[in-house]
Amino acid sequence: MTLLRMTESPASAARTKMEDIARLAGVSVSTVSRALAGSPKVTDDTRARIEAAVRQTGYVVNQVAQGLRLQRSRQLLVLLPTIANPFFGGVVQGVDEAAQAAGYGVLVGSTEGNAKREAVLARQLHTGVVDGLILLTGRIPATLEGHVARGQVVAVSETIPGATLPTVVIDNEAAAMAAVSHLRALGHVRIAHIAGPEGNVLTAQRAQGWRKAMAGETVIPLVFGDFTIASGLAAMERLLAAPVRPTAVFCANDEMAIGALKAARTAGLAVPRDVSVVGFDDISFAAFTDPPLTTVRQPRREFGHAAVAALLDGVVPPRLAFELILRASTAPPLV
Amino acid sequence: MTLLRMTESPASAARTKMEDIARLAGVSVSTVSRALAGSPKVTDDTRARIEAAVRQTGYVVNQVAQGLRLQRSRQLLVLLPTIANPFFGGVVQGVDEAAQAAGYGVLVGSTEGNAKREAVLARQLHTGVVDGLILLTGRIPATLEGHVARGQVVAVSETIPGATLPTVVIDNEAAAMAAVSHLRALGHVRIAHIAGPEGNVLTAQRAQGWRKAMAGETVIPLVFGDFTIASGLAAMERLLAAPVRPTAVFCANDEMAIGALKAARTAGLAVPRDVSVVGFDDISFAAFTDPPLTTVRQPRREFGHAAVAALLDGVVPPRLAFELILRASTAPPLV
DNA sequence: TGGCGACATACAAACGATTGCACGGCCCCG
DNA sequence: CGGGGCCGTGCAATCGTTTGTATGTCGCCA
Repeated sequence: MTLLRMTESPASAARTKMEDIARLAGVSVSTVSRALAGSPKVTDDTRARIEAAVRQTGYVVNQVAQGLRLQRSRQLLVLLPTIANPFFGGVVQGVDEAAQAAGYGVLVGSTEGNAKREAVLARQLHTGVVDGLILLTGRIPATLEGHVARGQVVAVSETIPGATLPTVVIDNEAAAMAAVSHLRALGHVRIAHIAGPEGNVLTAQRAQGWRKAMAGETVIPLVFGDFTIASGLAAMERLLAAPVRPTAVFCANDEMAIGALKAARTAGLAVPRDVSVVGFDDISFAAFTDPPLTTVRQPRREFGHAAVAALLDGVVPPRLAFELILRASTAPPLV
Repeated sequence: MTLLRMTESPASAARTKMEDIARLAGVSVSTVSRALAGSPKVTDDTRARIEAAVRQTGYVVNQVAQGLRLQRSRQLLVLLPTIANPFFGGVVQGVDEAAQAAGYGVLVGSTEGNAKREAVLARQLHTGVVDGLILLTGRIPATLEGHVARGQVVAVSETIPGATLPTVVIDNEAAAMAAVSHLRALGHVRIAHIAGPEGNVLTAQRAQGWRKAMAGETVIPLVFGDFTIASGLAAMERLLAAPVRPTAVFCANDEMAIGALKAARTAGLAVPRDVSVVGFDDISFAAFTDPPLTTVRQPRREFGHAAVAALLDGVVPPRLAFELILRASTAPPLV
């Protein structure tokens, strides 16, 4: 991948530039620039000639040159652990919508949990390629302080410990409490928790909500997963292998819950008769599992919208509302 | 969203530029540029001083200025119908990997099936923001001819009718035939097909494969979906409402298959006992449905890799291999 | 010792836009 | 009829790089 065919190609067929428009309209480039920018100093007549030339040639301004001059690229970068996850996909969709509306483009970088790749990608901010950074990673590269101060960075879905920057989140602890309280209200007492990876802030917050909601009960030790289906399956197997089984399981995301459903099925247990399962996120697949998954909905589109608003308009993001979605994967325990 | 807070901020804190490095190292900017580019004309001594200055300041080149000068942005744009679909997510992941390796960034544009947005996004090619375009949309904006000729556009997953450009695909017809042949080998005769949206090339190719594999049998009319879970569910309901029911259903993607599973369940049918279901794509969720889904795997990561190779190295993409994944959603029909 | 080549570095133009300032023409008023 | 504004436009500098060409320095050999 060292030699680039595209660069070998015969000096890219000259794109039309402002100069061409100027010549066609019989004016100078400055006038063209002003006309295109909608300056009131341009005569209607002149403007008409310029617009005609633009239409005729299909001219569009060179954003790179414009970016250099204006020190602004009109691009936003979304950094996420992995794009192959419907939850992140939804957030990106929201970002995309809001960005488009504001005339911004969206770059996506998948870090695959690799801090080095994170740093490399974040560097795009330095290099002038992007104006703003949206972090879904729960971490922040060290080199970003200055940009944070300038309001060019916002965290989404996960708060970043130790960093003080605009953050778009729900109250994860409260959401977890709501989920677990629902199980307790159904009569469950032995409620296990399949958590995210250790050391993660989301993991801690949701586990904390679970613990709080379990107040007054002896809690089963939580088991860690890593937000993948496979890890949820493995975690559930461990839980079911214990001498005394939980009657309900609260999972820190839907994919792990889907894994848990599978493990229960494999163990010959019926959900929710033998064990109730609750997820988190309400990804699109959650409504179509067997049984359909009770889960906590995070407003992922709105996450994206709020993130863009924070970056572009400086509105400090309110804490967004979650919603407990009751489906058929939860029921009272067998007596 | 009209006024941008970021632009209001006090003239962005001066980023270090090449000039600063030059001053620190006591040389001219041209020497710095050459040193950074690895030119052999720079003394080891000079190079060392420059590198020290770079390390000291944390300097990184301004890619916008560089892009303007070199007429190359080192960015690729992926255009897809919707990012909230694990299949596309996988392809993007592959693109991302290969692009990163080649020092390229990846932009993602979600068109939501909107041709106008498609055109707007594709315009990024004109504006110099991106060097290449990866189309997952099955369509190509009209304004792109020149770029296609220059090898700056590649289609992935779907061939684009009427356009002659590098295309990364599997043999969809053959893949569909493989899936349906599997069902026939199990003894199925009434095999229905839940297709993609009408007018789509993929839809046509997979439907054609189904028809060919059904040669010699009277075929049940296909029903159209739109690649969403909900549409698969609705389509399956229609199929099950018919006077004579199919014993097997081949779905044009996994999400529709998941919808079909749900519909079967709701109708009180057991899969695969009463009806077999086959999907297409092998998204991660397919292995965890109940029952696990028999499906055709498309190598989505490799799709991404091949697309990047086609753009950057001009390698003409070979037709990639698919694989029939046998799981538990298919079985012989009841006799 | 003088001249030539080789080699390292500096100068300046270019990439395509934006924008402060200068300029020229016109109108209006005294 | 002359001068002062005002208004539309053009000139030229600028954004941060890259790169062809000029320049300077040094060593070497005759």
